[in-house]
Amino acid sequence: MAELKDTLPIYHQIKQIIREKILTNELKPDDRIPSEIEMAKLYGVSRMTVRNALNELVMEGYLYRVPGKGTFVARPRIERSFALLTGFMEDMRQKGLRPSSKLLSLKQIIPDSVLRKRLKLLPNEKVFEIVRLRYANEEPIVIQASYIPVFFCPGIESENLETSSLYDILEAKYQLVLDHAQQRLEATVADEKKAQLLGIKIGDPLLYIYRLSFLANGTPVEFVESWYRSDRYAFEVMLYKNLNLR
Amino acid sequence: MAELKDTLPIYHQIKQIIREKILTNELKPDDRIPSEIEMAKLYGVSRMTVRNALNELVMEGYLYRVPGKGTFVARPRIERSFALLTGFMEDMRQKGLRPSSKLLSLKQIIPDSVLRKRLKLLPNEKVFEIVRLRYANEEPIVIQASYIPVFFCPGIESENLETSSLYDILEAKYQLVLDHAQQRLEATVADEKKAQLLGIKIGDPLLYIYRLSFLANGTPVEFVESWYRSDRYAFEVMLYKNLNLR
DNA sequence: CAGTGGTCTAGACCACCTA
DNA sequence: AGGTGGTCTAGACCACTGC
Repeated sequence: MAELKDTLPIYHQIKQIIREKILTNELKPDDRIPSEIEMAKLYGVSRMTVRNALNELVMEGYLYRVPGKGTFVARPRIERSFALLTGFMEDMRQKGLRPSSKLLSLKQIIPDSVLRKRLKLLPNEKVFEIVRLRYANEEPIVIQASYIPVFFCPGIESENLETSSLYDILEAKYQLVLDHAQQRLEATVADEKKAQLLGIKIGDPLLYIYRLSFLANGTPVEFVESWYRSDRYAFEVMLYKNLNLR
Repeated sequence: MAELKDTLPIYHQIKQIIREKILTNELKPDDRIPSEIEMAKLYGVSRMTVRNALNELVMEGYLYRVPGKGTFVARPRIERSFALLTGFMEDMRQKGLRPSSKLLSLKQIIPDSVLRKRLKLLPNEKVFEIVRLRYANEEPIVIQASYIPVFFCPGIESENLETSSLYDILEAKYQLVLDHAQQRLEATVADEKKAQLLGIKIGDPLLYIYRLSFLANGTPVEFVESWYRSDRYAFEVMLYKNLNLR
């Protein structure tokens, strides 16, 4: 029977002992740990106390149980892939495609009340509207309309928005580093104009995605709407039941 | 003493009862629920059984405890910063809607090669096909087709898939706790059958979402396809440039 | 068959809170 | 002082696993 200090709850000490062995790799993924009854004897406690410790370790993603077999060390989940905040250029490169763009329009506009509210603008502040048709391997994939307050990026008209990533320009020229974004995905169908631009038929499905992007301090910087050809693009995301990152 | 059916574990039934009261707003945020001893008497079970139920509800964010005072209903999460792995029932609850379901079909089928590969099945293994029409506040929202290998959940035909969450059944009856899932989102349009079921017009846009869900050890358990009315549902996700959490 | 985790009992003592 | 949740005991029966 091992010795336990009496300062902390027993189940907590048992938790620590097991976690320590996992973190130091003394216990490796898919190793079976001693049964609950064995551990109860080992530490001189009741089985429920051991179970209490194991319950929490299972909850925290260190262990998993298989009824009738035993309790095992879970595989570390370092490779958690969340959807990351990237622009179209980076997005396509990661998929191994060649991105390119055609600038359809770039002008200053007076935002409507919805956009003004989203970007937290004063009544007289203008925004740039940047509309681009974007290609992957020379095939049109998405129509994108970006809206950025003029005071964030004065003179952006002189940048080449067909060859450069907008996010690269914001970062390099204006020191605006986007940190996070809230994004929504809906389905819609192509009208005549969008169908023509994307080379599809009217009524074909489009994945309509819009996002509001923020700086690290929570300042909204960019609102962007995208209409993706659904036959050439799908949005992928990993979902997790808990966010117990190890 | 209230009556409890003997099909599911007692603690799980208690869980459901309390959760139901929270869902229907019979119990409101910061309401105190009866003490553990009171509930043990009420249901004629031991205090540890009640505690087991409460533990899980605390873990799932429905309740919080204050030592010396009692157990209280938690406030709904203000904002889920990530998209979490949840079923339809939980998803709707978080949006403050009343979920319900209609079972359209439940049968064993021989999976095609694509599905067999996704679920890592042997050539002769069968899967359950569960097709449901699901409602929020009595309005049809989504058609869902779930595929689960038969050996994971034998006898699931006898479960009530209209009132119970599939994920709850997998967890309570089969000890299958889904841990993560890979999900894809596309846009499509409604055909005649889907339009009729969802009460929309042929050609209306649908958000087509499919996911493969895994246990913590990486075993694929469920493949599910969903066709959401795009006028009633949008998928939201937070994107981060880096994953420097904390 | 013995061993495992899943569930459950009927108690117990403690620290803490409220009155 | 009486009630609450936090911890713990020493048993029990079950379904399932592997041999």
